Amino acid sequence: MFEELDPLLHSQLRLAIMSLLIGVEEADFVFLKEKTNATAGNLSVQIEKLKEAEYIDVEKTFQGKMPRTVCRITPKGVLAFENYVKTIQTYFNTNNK
Amino acid sequence: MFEELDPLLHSQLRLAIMSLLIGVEEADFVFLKEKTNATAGNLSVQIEKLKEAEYIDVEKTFQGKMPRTVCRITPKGVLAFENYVKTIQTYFNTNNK
DNA sequence: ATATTTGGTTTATAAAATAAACTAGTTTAC
DNA sequence: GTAAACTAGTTTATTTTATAAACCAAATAT
Repeated sequence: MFEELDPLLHSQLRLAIMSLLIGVEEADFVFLKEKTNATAGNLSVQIEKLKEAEYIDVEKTFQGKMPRTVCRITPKGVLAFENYVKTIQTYFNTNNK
Repeated sequence: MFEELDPLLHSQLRLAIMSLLIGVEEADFVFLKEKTNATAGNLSVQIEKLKEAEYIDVEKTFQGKMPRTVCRITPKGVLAFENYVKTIQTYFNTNNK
């Protein structure tokens, strides 16, 4: 009746990250940090988890002399996100059968 | 941009409990346990948390000689649930401003 | 009578989120 | 040119949360 909610997405920060990434080509660490209001440490950890799960790709480059971490959602990540949304919606239908 | 998700509701089991309670007059421990597939211990703990937050009322009675724990959602609980749903939905709109 | 089941609670353990501390390098101000 | 402050992160430690395992008291079945 209550299908399991993907624990990787059932986290406020990771959900926010995915929510942002699904709407754009790519986004860097600084952008994600600003938009989510997360601390750098927390963001770093959660990005790593999403990467391990292959929900996102992470590319470390240099912007001039400064390091730059760019993230992109993967097809697998899109699927997982869509499935999470679908699943949690079933929790919201009061008369769930 | 990403409003905080009520941590009390951002838990799979507590969300399931609330989802069930919002649709009925009342529900007892056994019913909730069956519907959610939770272990008794976990259910006991999560019911206690929802009760402390006054999201639900808990009434311990006896059904003949057996104990019976009946739960009901409170108005405060209904509001919190509705707000949680509204809030997480904003995460799902990719182009959230 | 003792074994099992019911309806739980309490306590212990594992996992997760978060914060604090640290690294490595850059820019700015003197 | 060097000290101070800032950028872009990572690593480690701490706190919180979720979950599981163990337990309890009473009821029922054997």
